[in-house]
Amino acid sequence: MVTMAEGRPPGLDPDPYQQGCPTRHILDRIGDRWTVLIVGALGDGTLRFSELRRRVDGISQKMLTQTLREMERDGLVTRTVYPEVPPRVEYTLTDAGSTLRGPLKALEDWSIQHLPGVLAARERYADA
Amino acid sequence: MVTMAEGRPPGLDPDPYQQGCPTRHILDRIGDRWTVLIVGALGDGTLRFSELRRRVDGISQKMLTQTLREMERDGLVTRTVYPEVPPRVEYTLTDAGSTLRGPLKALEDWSIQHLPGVLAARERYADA
DNA sequence: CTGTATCCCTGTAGATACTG
DNA sequence: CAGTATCTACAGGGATACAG
Repeated sequence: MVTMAEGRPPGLDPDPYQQGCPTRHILDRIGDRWTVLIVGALGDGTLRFSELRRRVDGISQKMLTQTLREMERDGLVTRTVYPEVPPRVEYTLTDAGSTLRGPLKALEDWSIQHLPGVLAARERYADA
Repeated sequence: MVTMAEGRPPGLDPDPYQQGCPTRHILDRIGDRWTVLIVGALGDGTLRFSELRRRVDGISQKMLTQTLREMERDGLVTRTVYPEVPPRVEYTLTDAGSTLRGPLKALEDWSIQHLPGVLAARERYADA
């Protein structure tokens, strides 16, 4: 037997608790700050690049493009280019991408609802 | 009227879509790769440092310590030190931390269930 | 056992300038 | 309008060594 490959041997059940499991990368991507906001901004609708940029306040052009490309690559959004001048590009969540809306909205809601509690916890921690 | 402060003016409703809103930082933290796995590993139980380290395969001592500290600071976990020799330190989710279990488990499950679909999407993207 | 402290390298993200 | 291309700065995170 030759040298064992790094990480998880292939063919086993995916398990993000195991190093090298590809689900870890996916977890990284869907938990990403910009991905969470883009999924929430798109919702069940369609937005063009510039609209997304306005809704996700503070995102740079680079990060918006980059995140959308990765989401497209992973099958989370569809990208539709209208060959007009000036160009118009629209983004929509795929069916797979839509299944993320609930879970990610839950995170968003959590951060809003627990903001006071977290801030209070930090004060206590700082005092102690 | 003087120069406007950066980001969100205080006193408004928290909105992670607005730059500078503190909920963005919280969203970053709870979506963090290690936080997701630590919350899942703790579940409704208690684990000591070394046990956590084994369950979250591949996490470095530094990142485990650092992530646990931030979670403690934000009121997500309690840290209990038993003054024995050798020392024993146990971690448990707080009530607030427990409310994250559902949402984060949903992300974990999503990554497992959609792994084949994501990989397939990447192949299609590479071919095109 | 459970940390802390340090070095250092890589990736990430912002700013800026330019193009179809 | 919707990108691409570069440059740069900073933080994340691994490895290692040491301590209570």
